[in-house]
Amino acid sequence: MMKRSLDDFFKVAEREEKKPKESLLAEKPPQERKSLVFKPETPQELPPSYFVSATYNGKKGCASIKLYEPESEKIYFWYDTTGHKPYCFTNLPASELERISRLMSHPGFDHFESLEKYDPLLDQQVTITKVVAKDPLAVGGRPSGCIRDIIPEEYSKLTGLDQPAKVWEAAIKYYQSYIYDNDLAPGMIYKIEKGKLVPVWHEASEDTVRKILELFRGEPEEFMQRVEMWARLLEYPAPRFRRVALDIEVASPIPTRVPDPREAAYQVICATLLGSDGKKKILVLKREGVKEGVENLPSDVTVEYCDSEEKLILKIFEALWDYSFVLTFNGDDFDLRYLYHRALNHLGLNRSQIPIELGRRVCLLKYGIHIDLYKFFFNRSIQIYAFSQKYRGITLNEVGKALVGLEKIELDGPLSELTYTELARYNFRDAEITLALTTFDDDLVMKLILAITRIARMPMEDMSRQGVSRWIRNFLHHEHRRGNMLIPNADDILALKGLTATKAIIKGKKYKGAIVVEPVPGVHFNVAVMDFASLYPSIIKVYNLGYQSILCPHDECKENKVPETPNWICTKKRALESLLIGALRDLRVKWYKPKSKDKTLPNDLRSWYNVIQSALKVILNASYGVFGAETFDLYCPPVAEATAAIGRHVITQTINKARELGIDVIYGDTDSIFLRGPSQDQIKTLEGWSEKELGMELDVDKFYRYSVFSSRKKNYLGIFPDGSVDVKGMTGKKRHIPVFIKKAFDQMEERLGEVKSPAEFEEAKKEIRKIIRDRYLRLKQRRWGDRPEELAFHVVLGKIPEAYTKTVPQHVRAALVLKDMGHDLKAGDLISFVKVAKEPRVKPVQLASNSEIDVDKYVGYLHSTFDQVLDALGLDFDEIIGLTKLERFM
DNA sequence: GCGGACTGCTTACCT
DNA sequence: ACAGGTAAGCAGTCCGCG
Repeated sequence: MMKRSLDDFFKVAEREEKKPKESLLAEKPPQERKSLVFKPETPQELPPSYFVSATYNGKKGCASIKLYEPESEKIYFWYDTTGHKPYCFTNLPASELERISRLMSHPGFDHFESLEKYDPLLDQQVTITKVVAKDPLAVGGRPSGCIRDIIPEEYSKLTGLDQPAKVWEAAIKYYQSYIYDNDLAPGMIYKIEKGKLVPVWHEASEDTVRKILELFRGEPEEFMQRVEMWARLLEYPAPRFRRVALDIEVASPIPTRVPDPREAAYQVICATLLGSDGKKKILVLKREGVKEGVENLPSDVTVEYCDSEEKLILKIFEALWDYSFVLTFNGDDFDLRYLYHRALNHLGLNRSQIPIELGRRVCLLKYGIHIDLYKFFFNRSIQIYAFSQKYRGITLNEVGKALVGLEKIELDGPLSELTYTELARYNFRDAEITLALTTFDDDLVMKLILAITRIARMPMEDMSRQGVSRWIRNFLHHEHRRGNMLIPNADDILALKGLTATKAIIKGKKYKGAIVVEPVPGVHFNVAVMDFASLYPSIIKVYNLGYQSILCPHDECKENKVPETPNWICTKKRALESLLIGALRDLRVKWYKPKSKDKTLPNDLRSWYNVIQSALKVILNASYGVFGAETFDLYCPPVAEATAAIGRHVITQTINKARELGIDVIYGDTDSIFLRGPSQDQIKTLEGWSEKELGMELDVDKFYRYSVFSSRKKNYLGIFPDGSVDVKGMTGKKRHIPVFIKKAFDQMEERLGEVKSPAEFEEAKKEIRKIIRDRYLRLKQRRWGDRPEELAFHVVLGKIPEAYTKTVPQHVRAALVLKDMGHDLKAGDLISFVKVAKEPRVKPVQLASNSEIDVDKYVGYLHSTFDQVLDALGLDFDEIIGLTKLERFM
């Protein structure tokens, strides 16, 4: 279990006192030392405040909650007053459990309670025993001797039975259990009244919630309840977040290597604190031989020289004790970790003076909330669905460039040799980008974190660091507890529901996925693209999919088969996932998506609705995939398989229906169909049919003036009525392709955008020939610039170079050359290389010269890149460049 | 010893 | 630590070839 917050802090502080080693402070009188210990403010009364985080406090032995009060913009603490305790469940009755002496004598054991719960796998009430403990680590989390291990181990010894005792819900983090049991909603508003935590009612959002419920009239009661719950969570507005961005620089003797934060062997020489409140401070360590004076900084920036590193670090710590939210880019693994070890091991600071809570993989704060933006932007779902792949590599430079248009400052030499001006500017820019990443688009990122925090029922720190499967798991866990349902163990689900029945097309995959329709090659005018709004979530809703309902225990459901599989779906009881994912889907489609585009709404409300709809999009897009992911706690492959199978069924029927209506279907992929020149009538008929026969919303998503298809799947151009071009899957648009080739492709794209009718094609074709011929000639005549930069391929290293054991691809060969030169290469690094004539045929671009370039390789690439389009236009690459050859002779 | 057919690995992309 | 399907290029292997 993750080490967290105040709990550890106090334990550590106590240990510290017994150990006289820490020189500076150990000599001070005890009361003075005591005053250094952080005292959280725990008021008896607190105005409405945002619940931002929860943890277990070991010293007090209870849950502890951080509340952000938006007026003072400060964090306050609240400790549980309800006496809630950690626990797990077992199928053994108390009378049997009492026979287990190791359990009864366990220092963390408290007591038993017998109770009834609904077992969703058996679809019946069961009587189980709640084993209550004194602290969470007694239940589980230690390597040995936990209650959750003792019960099955000792019971089999006792009885000699093969069938061991069962234990449930023993791996849920205590503070999550606390949140679920008390129906708390992180990210929402609470106040403290006479020492009690009380949720705050918000009239304005209640009005809206009523309005939303109107939209769903006719849905079953249990569905309405979920809609109401989500709507209430999502309507509540966000506060301003008082925050500071922190970035530090360390004097490392080896410029290509990042210093080890655990050793923290070198001085911290610079730090920037950039606050949302206008604080702009650069702390610079005075060093011998560096000339003082900082120029060319904005006038509102304060530069403070520190004559010792300790003073500099204490200045940083002051801010960390002060700000409610602290932003870093990779602070978990570098900035905060480095500061912690540096302060402790090299500057002799006491742990109680350090505002950082060190975990194995994270660094949290004793006072505020640390958000590591590296972790947040690294999240694949966030990257793809919230920011539509605008950034590629997860570096501050790339994310900053893509989202806020700010780049890192390029350095001429090693950090330690810079002037104060250069160092300060460099460091300041990093902090600027970090802060800007949370302020752009009206605080979009902070609001997105808040919205997902609410849906996922987890602390902001956890939400921003963990993947979408954890978010989904947590809201499902919350629902189980609310409904007095036993949360099943992953192996029980798997044992009961089994693996999959279909065969995947791709080797190594678990089951068959979606259908891709063979495209009709050529140029097609007037193409309507229709798709199902959130196909998979709709299927999960409409077909009642979930681990409970697939292969349910009732005989009478066995006829309700999933197409192409032997599996059936329950007809008697609604699965939780179906309700929850269904409600989220409907809320997005029927309320948040339209509202996010509603120009009659005030800007701030519309922008909030836009945040909500993208938060929902991120979660919905993953909601089917998690069932097929082994790491998901409710992993249930037949559910994923059924979703895909029904998806194939739905799209196939729709295509059949379209053809029946006399519409040409020229392409389709998973949830979309491309229709050539359909009439309004035909579209309306198809939409109506889908609604009535499939219970699914099929809409026109986009319309192309014309589209260009080769025979390749997932590969086409669509020209919109305004002349802009949708390019899908084309090599000419892929990130790794040389700019030199991309430019020709862009020219062609632009020319195609000007074509309005079939008649205009001939002229365009002529010019496209010219574009290609031109590029070809420039290659052959070696005219591409002073340096081969534009010819570079850019390929990401999937793992460290040494890990390529099966084959050594070209980018890895190039990477190995760089490594020999002392470059530090990691997974995720982008390798830029060109193709050269001599073995090993590739060279890092920075080492290559024009004369070595293998021109014919590039002609080959030009060829294959354009073939994807030329096929459809009835053009031929060889003929295009062949003509040129003749012309050169004439 | 060499070239072509083949498989498998890898990356980038689509839904 | 969401899924499967597709395109493309290349590495490595096998096989035939007097």
